[in-house]
Amino acid sequence: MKEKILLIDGHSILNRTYYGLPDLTNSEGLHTNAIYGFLNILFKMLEEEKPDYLTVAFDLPAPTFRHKMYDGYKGTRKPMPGELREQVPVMKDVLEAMGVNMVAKEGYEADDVLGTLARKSENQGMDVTILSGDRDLLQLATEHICIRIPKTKGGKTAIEDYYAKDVEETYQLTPPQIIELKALMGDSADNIPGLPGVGEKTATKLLLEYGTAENAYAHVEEIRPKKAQNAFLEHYDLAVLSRKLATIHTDSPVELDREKARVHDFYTQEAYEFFKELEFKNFLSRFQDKGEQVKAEEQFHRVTDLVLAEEIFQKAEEKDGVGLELLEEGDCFLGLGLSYEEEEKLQAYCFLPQGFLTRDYLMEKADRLCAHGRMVASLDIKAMLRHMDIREHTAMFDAGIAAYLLNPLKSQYTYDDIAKEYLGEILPAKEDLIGKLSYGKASEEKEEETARSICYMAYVALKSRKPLLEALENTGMKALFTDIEMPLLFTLSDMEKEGIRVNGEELKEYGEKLQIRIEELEKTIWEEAGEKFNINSPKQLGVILFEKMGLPGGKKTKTGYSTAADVLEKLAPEHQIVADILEYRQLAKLKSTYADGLANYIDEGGRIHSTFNQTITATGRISSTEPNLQNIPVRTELGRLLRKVFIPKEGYVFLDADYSQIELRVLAHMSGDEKLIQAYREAQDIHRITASQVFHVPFDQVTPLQRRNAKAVNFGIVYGISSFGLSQDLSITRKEAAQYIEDYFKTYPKIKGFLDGLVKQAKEQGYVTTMFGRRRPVPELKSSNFMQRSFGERVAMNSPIQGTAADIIKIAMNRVSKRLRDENLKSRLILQVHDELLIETAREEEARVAAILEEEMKGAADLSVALEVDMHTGENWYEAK
DNA sequence: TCAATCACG
DNA sequence: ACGTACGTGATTGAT
Repeated sequence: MKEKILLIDGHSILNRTYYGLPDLTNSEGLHTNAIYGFLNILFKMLEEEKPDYLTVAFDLPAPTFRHKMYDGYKGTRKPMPGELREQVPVMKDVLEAMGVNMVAKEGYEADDVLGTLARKSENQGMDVTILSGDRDLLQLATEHICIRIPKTKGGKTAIEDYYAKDVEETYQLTPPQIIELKALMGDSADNIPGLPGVGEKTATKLLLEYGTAENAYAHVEEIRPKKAQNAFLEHYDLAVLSRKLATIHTDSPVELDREKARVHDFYTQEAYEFFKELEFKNFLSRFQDKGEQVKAEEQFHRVTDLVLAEEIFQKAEEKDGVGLELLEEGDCFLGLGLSYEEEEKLQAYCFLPQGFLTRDYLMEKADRLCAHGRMVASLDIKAMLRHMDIREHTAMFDAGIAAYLLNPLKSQYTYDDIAKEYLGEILPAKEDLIGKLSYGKASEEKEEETARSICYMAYVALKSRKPLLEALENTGMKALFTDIEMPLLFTLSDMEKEGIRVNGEELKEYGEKLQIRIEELEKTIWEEAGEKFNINSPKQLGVILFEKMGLPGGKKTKTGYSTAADVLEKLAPEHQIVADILEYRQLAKLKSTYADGLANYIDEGGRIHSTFNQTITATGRISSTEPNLQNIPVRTELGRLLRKVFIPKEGYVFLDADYSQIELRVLAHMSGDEKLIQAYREAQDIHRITASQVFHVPFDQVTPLQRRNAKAVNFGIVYGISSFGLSQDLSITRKEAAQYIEDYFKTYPKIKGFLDGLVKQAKEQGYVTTMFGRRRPVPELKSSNFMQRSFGERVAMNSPIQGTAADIIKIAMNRVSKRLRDENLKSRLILQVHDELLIETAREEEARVAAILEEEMKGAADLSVALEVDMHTGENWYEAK
């Protein structure tokens, strides 16, 4: 059996994978996509080729003989983007840790090293495979030397193989003639000149005729086309030079160290540590007995037997604490994960409904486990509550919420993320186990992997509890977690389950009315434009408005013209079409997102159940999805009419209460500015009193414009003021805006100090906090980018204000919800819109609920400025607002 | 899957 | 000099 060697062109493969793969970074911000791709190909090649020897060749930064030969030579000195450059030394360290043989020779390129090792190995009777992204290496191909070139197409890597015969088939040239080809046509990447005006086509034609560049020159008189002949006559020296530069040296001073190059077990402990560091999770499964995931999985059990299940649940009920996960999709219950400590080890069990283990059986067991104040840890209790009804929640622990509080900037709080962050364990993620399948599909097609995934969830939920609680304690967020967020989860769950009643027929009629007008407008717009086009396409619209119709407007977005409302509004006087488009847009939005969109969510009971997300926003607000009920139109009358379709059930009315300028009041309190606090004590209309004080006019002589300006400044302050932003909003100059801000700060002297203090604090400790201890990290402040840093400053100013307001209304929600239940009232909290609560109120309870609502909202926080609440009742949401 | 747009606080 | 207001989610067209 012939021995086989695999030779890899290190830099070339890194280059390929860097440009071929999407950006990838680990938590420390180190770019890893090239390394990841390299290893992927390496592992694939090792499996495919099963070589006896392996060596990776790298270039060195030092100049090579080619540089000495020709000043302009680029070769190894091609500029490399920083994100790739930083990966090179790490790549070498990883290979070192794996025990992979690496070779580099000063004065030579990796190509020369590869060429030399390839020839020598071939002479010793080996089969040789060279892996490179560089076609120059094709000159080395023989019967025993195969050049393999990976090509990335749409995320998939196909590999092209070239033995000598394949080179001839593809290029009509022998491998040695590849050198001649380069001598004639040159190589712009390496800055090898070649012959001017001679490209691949001409060069190939000449080589087919004359064999070599030298022979062609010998017959220079016959050469056609004329252009090529002249190139030969005038620049043959360039071809000679290029030939030298293009020739890979196969006699460089390098030797193959067979012992070092011999293929062995590359999955070393050191490599494991590296992979963990780089967060290459799906490579970790290649390591046997070297990592936590193997350790963890030893205690994973898939349970299919009823007797065994009984035993396990029995044991679980004897425990003080368990981890519990329900796997669900939509309204369908798919499985149950359970974990608890047994014999000093964390055991995890997975139950999928089958045979005697019915859905009902498993759900009943889950219910029992959640009773009697047993500590139950889960990654997402609210999701679990969709299938259960639990009231005694004092002992429950939601790992997802804990992780969110500790870092609200993450996009997800999956078990593998939490394990990495708080347990220091790298575990295979859901995607690593079941790919892109949904759990619903996977529980049928990939039972084994689904079971593992469920076990991991239950395992992490329970095991991470201690470190998460400790972290919450250390960051001063324990009370926020225990007293606000954990109870809120139950409040939100109740709201989701209640839902809100919608008059489907009226909604349909509303949509139909819109449709009529939309079609009218569509016709008019097409007539005005002189052609049919898709008005919903900003791209097409831009072409019509700015090119065909010649309306003034420059480029504003990355992709072309901006057709956003603020741009069009300025253009409206130019042409009727602009106003029509604006109206069309408004109606189209109402139709698609609201009329049609909401109709899809009405259930059999005539109600819509939104999901309130507790772990999404950076500031502590909640968000609403599927559908979003926090952005139902209100600012325009036509949109506002939509609120008439939101109605209370029979015998009930809506009671709607919203905080009056809660963020400004929070600002007044947190800053401690006496003048602003005093202003709130004196007057109802804060924008008016601001105008009066800032512009030095008597309160009752404030003009509407002055009030409007003051209002904008108030908003600006809350958003993290900048003169530019304010000037945009008010359509005034930056200078004027800056003057307003200066006047404002002069009027309320402590505000500036407070805001500056927030930025300072954020810079020093990396985060800002709300009144209730909620944190928001502000990593942008460390950026070297001015824009990013400015953003960080605004965030540092805004988050404590927005976040504190969010804390306050959360407290109010919990209290209102609790009192409605405790006092055996039928009325229920059904919506929250950041500073507004909507209660579906039994008619006979109206006065009582109004009193509760007012009391709990006003009393949610003790500020130096009273919290004011505006309250309305109505037969629908339109009326109650 | 992303960018643009627009609905809300 | 840089080029912006803070926080969200859904729909659409284009890639």
